[in-house]
Amino acid sequence: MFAIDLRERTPIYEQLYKRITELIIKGELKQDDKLPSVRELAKELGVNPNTVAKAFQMLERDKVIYSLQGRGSFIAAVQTDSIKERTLTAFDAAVAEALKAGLTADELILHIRNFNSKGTDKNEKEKTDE
Amino acid sequence: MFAIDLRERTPIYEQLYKRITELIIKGELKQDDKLPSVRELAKELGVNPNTVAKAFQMLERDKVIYSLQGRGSFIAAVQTDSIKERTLTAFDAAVAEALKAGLTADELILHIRNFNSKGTDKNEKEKTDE
DNA sequence: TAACTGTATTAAAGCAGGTAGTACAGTTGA
DNA sequence: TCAACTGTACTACCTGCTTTAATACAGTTA
Repeated sequence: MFAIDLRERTPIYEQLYKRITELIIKGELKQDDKLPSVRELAKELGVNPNTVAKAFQMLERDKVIYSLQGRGSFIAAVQTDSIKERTLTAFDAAVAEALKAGLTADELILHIRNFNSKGTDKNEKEKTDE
Repeated sequence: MFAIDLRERTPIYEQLYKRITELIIKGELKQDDKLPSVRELAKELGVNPNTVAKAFQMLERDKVIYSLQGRGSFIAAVQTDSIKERTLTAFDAAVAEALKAGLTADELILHIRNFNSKGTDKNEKEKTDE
């Protein structure tokens, strides 16, 4: 469920951060659901507990989860909008880069439309096999 | 003209790579134009010659420039398409991220349209003051 | 030939990501 | 009460990447 890719160049804690927000958006994690403990999840992923703790602390800073010492970490009041907003900020940067590289807004839009037709199937499948 | 931001978290050689492709796309650098020498540009930017050389070597690897030992580095046959293609690959990743985070293609497209109306003026101004 | 060019090499410093181990404080349930 | 869990904090260390530094070598140019 929380699977990440250790061969990726992006930091593990960032992948975990994104993965958990994804699960919330998809509805697989709901408000007040309990997350695995730092140590348990670290063992499951084969990474260091500190790395998981770092992801959890970032998620708590952004009010995506709340952590209670001695009890565990839980999904906060689901704020889909703020998650989307943060994502959109990252997306903005990518758009800016593309425009500077000479691509037009129309080219980007066309690309998104093509992308969408390819990506939908994969999203559907992902719901079952994890 | 080749200004970069030393406070950025992205590597200097990457910034320089992008900057030069930008200048080509904008038409400010044309085929067979001579680039500043590695040492000269390094002095201008206040960075190490090795860092500039690294950027130049990446640009040569991607056929954006060609370098002649003893002579200098020059803009290659301008292949706007391949530059755009590389940029589009990076853009794809950003789109995939956004879709996974629950944003819809329509939301992204709407965002690009708004973004465009904001960004155009800045692009126009940039041509003169560097 | 002097002064420029790109290129290559080695060494060192700085930083971020990740691991490892330990410790402390709060909670839970037997 | 107490063992076993929880999050949190801290130090130390390793690794890889980025950058700097100092040379050195080979080709070009005036």
